[in-house]
Amino acid sequence: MVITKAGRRMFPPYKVRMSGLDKKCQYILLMDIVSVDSCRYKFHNNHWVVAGKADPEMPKRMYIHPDSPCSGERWMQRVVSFHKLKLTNDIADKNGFVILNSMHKYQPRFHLVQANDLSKLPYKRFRTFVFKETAFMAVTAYQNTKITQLKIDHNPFAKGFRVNGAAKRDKR
Amino acid sequence: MVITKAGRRMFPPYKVRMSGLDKKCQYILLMDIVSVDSCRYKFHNNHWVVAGKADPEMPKRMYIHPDSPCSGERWMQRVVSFHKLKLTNDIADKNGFVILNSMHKYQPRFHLVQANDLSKLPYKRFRTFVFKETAFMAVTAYQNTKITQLKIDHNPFAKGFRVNGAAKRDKR
DNA sequence: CTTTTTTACACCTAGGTGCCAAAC
DNA sequence: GTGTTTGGCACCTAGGTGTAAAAA
Repeated sequence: MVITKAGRRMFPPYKVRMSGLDKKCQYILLMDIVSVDSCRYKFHNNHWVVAGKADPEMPKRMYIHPDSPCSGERWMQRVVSFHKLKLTNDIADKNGFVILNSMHKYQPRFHLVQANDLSKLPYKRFRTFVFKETAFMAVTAYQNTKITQLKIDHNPFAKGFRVNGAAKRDKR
Repeated sequence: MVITKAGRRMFPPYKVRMSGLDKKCQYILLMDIVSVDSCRYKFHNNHWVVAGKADPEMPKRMYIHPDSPCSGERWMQRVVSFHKLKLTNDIADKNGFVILNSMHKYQPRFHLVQANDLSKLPYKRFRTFVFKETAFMAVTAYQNTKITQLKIDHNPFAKGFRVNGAAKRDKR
């Protein structure tokens, strides 16, 4: 994923579908992004290879899904998307974006908490879900051209860079 | 204000600045819009004149400010705007917009409630504020050309209709 | 030197305006 | 006829893309 000072979204967005919630209870959904290992990487010969020890980490910020809190019934009615979460490499960020180190490997984590309001969060039990396939490398500029092309082909905001059939495919 | 099936915002937006809240308490801000009288109007000879009894009313919908709930400290830090509230004349509206009758006179009301979450709203005391100067006529098309010009001159989304100095004035 | 980051930019999506002709 | 409402539209604001050159 690209990280910038101004903040960038993740693409494709992280989405969850939930079942088994108590319809009448209120839930808060959260996401944080943690390091996968303590390595710094570089992209060499078309592969990511370890390039030393990890840079110092910022304290991790929790992203609260903006629809929180909401009833179990409503959460289960639809696919919930975390597309508004933004990533930055600005360690002095004042926007509440998630701060990451470039050239490091990260794992998003999804948290489900039963709570009526945010003030009660600290006392509640977190149910945490990790999907390994959502791990990614943070970069300030794309290293792998295949990744670039995937984004261009599928992110509607990058449609201006399409040259072939991909535009037509997404249009329908 | 213009009302459409698809929903229109109010312009200029309704804004409030608050003081005297308990910094540590949570508050929910709401707005509803009630009839000023039981008359239907028409615009005749450049004036609004009564043109019969009011049309039947829909049950009034409460608009909850999207930042709710939020601490008194945060509410007082900034001017709070209700610009996202939308008006419609569609009595079958499914978007939760405020439903009004065209050619009727309305009064927005601002409500302040101390509550940690929405589920507790029904049991709480509402502090209601009415500013008479915010009353307005609902229309599907502007009747008074002076109102049209005021909107064009000051609403940034209508900049395309400006022909004179108003554009320059707003630009700075 | 090399590698990584920053910045301005053209090009999009998404959605808020009043206008105007047509419909009711 | 008249008065009011609807729907498509051009023109905006606001903001999400990768690019390419410059900066670090």
